[in-house]
Amino acid sequence: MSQKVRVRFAPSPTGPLHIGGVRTALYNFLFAKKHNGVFCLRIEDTDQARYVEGAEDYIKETLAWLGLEPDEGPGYGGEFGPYRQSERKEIYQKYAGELLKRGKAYYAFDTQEELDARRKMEAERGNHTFKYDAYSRKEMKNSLTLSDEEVGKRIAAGEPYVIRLLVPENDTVTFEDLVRGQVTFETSELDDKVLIKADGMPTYHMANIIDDHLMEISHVIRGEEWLPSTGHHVLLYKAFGWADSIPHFAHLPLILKPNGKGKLSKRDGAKFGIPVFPLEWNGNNELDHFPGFREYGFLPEAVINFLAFLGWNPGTDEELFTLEQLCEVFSLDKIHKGGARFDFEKARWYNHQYIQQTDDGELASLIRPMLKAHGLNPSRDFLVKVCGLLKERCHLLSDFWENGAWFFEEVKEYDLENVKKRWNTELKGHFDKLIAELDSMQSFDAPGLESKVKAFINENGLKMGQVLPLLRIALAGTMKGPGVFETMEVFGKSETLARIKKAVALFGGITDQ
RNA sequence: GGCCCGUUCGUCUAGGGGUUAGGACAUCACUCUUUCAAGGUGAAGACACGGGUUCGAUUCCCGUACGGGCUACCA
Repeated sequence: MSQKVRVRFAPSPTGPLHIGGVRTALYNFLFAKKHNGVFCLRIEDTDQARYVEGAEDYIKETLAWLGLEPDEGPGYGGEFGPYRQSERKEIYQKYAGELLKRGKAYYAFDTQEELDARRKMEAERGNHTFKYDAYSRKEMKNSLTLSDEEVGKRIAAGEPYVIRLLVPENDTVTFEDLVRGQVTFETSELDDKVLIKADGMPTYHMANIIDDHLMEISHVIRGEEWLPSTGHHVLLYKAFGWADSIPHFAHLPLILKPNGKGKLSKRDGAKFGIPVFPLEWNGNNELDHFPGFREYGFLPEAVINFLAFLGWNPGTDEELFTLEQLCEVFSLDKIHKGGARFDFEKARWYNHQYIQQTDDGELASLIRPMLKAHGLNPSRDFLVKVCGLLKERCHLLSDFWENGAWFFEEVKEYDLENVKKRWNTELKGHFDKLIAELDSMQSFDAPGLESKVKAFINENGLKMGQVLPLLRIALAGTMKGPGVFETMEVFGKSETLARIKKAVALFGGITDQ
C-alpha cells in the first residue's frame, strides 16, 4: 500500500455506542495499526434533533476501556480538525456552493410536508414509491424548474430550502468493495439526495465525503447498512472532482440478533438477557438505562477478542488473540460477507479464557468494587488467594460473587438436602475428634491438611464420602466449589474451625427433627 | 414493491473443481476427581434448492427460495 493509511471511526452521538459500532471501531483500529496508519475519531453530530448529551464522552470512555485510543480526534489532537462535524458547518457550506457553481447540485424549496403528501399520494396509487429523481424533479419546486430570478427572490425572502445532489441520468456507478468485490448501481435508481438541510447542516452523505476527503482518509471501513448509499458517495466524489482520490471501501457484515432475525438492536439487550453495549448507559429517564459488557463482568480483552472474531478470522485454528496480536494478523480480505449472529455463550467462553490468564492479584483488584458494594472489605492477601481458587470456574467477573460469596461472609444457606442424606449422630463424635486434631496442627496448609484428614478417615474406618462432602458443606454451605483442603488453607485455622463447629451443631439439630 | 448484499454442522467459521468437508462454542458420553468446574478422550452434527459448465461440483455460471440491509431535510 503506497498510500498512507488513514482510517476513521465516525459514530453519531445519539446514545450509547452499539456493540456493532464497537466492532467497526476495532476493525478500523486494527487496520490502521497493521499498516502503520492513523486511526481518527470523528463525531458526526449533524442531526441536532437526535443529539444526546454525554454520548461523545461515552464513546471516548469505551475506546479507552478497550484500548482503542484514537490517534486523532476531538480531544486527541491532529492536524485535520475540527473533528466534530457541528464545528465544520462553514466548510460544508463552502463546498455546497462549489457544487452549485459546478451545476452538480441545486436548490429545492419543496417542504417536508409537501414531500410527505406526495409520497402518500404515490403510495395510494400503488405505484412505485416516490423518489426525488431525474423524472420527478422536473415537477418540483427547485432551481431547475424555477427561474433564476424566482430562486433569488425566494432565498432573499428567507424561504427555507435544501440543496440536493443532481444525480446524472442513465449512468452506471461502480466501485470495488474490499470485502464484497465489485458493486454496481444504475443512477436511474438513485434519488437526488439532500446535501444541505433546511437548517443549514449537511446530511451524512455530504459531510462524510467532504471530511473523508479533507482528512485524507484512505479506507472507509463501515457497516453494511452504508452499502446502498455508496453509489451516491462515489457520485459526490466525482462531482467535486475528486475522482482520483476516492477512498477504498470495505463494508462490514452486520451483527445479527441471537435468533438471526434482523440486526442486533438496543432493545435486544433486555429481550435476550445479553449486553448490547460496551459500558453502562444512564439516560434521562428510567427506561433509558442499560448495563454494558463491563457491568456484566467482561474483561476488555475478551470483548476485543470476541468481537474481532464476529465476522472475521485469521485463517488458522487459533482463536485467542490479544489486541497486539490482532494488529499483526488482521486483514480485510478475511472478513466474512454474511451477517454474524451474536453468540453470548461464545462471548462467555472468551471471557472465561481471559479470566484464567489474568493473574490473581489483578483479579482481586477487579473484584473488590463488587465486594465493597456488598459492604465487604476482605484483606488483600485473602482476596488474592480466593481469586486463585475460584477463577477456573468463573465465566464472568460477577461469578466470583455468585460462586464464592461464602468466602467473604458467613454461610447464608446450607445444602440441607445433602446434609440429611449424609449426616448421622454417629458422625458427631468423629467430627468433634477431627476438630480437635485440626486444632492441634502447627501449620495449616493444603497438603498437610489433606494427609491429616485422610489419615483420620483411615484410622477411624470411615470413607472419604462420609467426611469430605460434609466438611465442604460446613465451610461453604454448598457441594460446589474448590478443593476442601485448599479452601481450609485459605480460611486459616480459626475461621475453618469456627465454621465446622457451627455447622456440626446445626447438622445435629437438623437430623434430630 | 424496488435496489443492493448475502447463504458450509444449532452458533461462529476454515476450505475450495476430485477432501474421511477441518476447527471453536454449545450438546452428549467417557475419563480425572471428595463436589462443582477446569483438563483429557470421544460422539453426534453442515455445503439451501434446481438447472447448467465439466470426466467430476459443496467449490464456477444462471435461476429459485430464504435471510438481511437500504429505500428521510437519521446516521
